[in-house]
Amino acid sequence: MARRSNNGQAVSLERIKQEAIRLFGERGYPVIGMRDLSEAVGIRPGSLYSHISSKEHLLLGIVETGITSFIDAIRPVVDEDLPAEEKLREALRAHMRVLDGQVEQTRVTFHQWQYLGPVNRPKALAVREEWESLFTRIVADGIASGEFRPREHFRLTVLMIAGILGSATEWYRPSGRSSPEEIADAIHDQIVGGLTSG
Amino acid sequence: MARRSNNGQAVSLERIKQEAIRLFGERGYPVIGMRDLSEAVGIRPGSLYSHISSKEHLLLGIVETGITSFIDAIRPVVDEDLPAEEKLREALRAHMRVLDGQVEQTRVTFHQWQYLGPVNRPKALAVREEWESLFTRIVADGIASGEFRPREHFRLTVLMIAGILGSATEWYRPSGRSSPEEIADAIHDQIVGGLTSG
DNA sequence: TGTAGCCTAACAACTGTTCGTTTGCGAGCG
DNA sequence: CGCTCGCAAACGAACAGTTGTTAGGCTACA
Repeated sequence: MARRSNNGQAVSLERIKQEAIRLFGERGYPVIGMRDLSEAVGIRPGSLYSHISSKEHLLLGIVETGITSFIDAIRPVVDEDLPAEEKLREALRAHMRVLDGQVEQTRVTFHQWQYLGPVNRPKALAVREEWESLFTRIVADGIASGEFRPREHFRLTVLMIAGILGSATEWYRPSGRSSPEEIADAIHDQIVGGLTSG
Repeated sequence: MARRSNNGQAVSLERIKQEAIRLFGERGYPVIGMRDLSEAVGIRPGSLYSHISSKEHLLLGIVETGITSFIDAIRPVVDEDLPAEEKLREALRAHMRVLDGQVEQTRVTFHQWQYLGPVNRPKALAVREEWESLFTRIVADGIASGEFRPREHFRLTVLMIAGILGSATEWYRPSGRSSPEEIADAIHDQIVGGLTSG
């Protein structure tokens, strides 16, 4: 079925995605050439196009599945019947657990979608907004039920949460001394301390 | 002294920096070519090199002066003799005021330094760490004096503040309905609510 | 007249992608 | 069991365009 590349390792689309994630994450999408990618995979530049349709579409795939994995992990928590504070804690834990499993992909997901062209950028933005809306719902529901202190523009709170999680992509290290849950709880502590009415 | 370009406007290094900030901020440093920049300025590509030494050095200049303007605005506040809470509020206000005056430059400053080569990146990182250290001092002093509740790893708090301010670069609009001070106070409210011991 | 600042032209290297060809594995048949 | 055939996946080579940068000459102002 599949011909062998130099090192004897089989080359699949998944393998290409892995290397692309690593390279895009480390140095940035625009500065990585198809020759860099092909070299990392172990085939010639043109051979990549047996697996992908274009460089940009490769990025789109990485970004879309990247955010989707966060949404899939967080949405069940939002739909659960829990006090808002617990809901936020569990959502943050879910986020940090996914991040723990794919830091590099998340780096691409959160920071490189801007290099998508005018056709694909809206697609990525739509999924990103879906992710953000999960936190909007948690905060809005918490305020509506009186569990969270009302705020003038609570959208700002959501932006701050998203900002913290986005930046966590840059400083979180999976092998660090703190577990995903510890970090999540520390963030929760910080955010909720400023939210709770009691 | 200076020959006139097409539109009769004099071309200066400052003018080039302005256009570079706009373009780098809107589309990203690596995807902006010197021909894009020269077109925006109104001269031929090669003529840019009468004013700059290289594309990368141009970026370095933008990044360095960009962060420095934040440091210059915040440091006096840190050195003042104020309660930690007030100090943090004023530091955040100072930050947001500078951001208000240079959103695009800050976007380049906070997000594009990664495209500097191995020679110049450390320089930019050093200045960035100096900026972050200002907030570290505020938080650390506040904890030491008992004004802020002690935390297991307070470095995380600083990272969250930096993360919020970094993300503000993306959503803050100078012409928006909220003033820099209002936004700063909202951030302060959120952060301190989780910090204060009383 | 000197010189700062612009011009045109070109450089070598690199960009993403396409082309026709070759390779080698797995399935099907005798 | 061995042989042939189809086809996915690789190859080498080339494409047209773009990259940052340099060189040498012209021009207008001090």
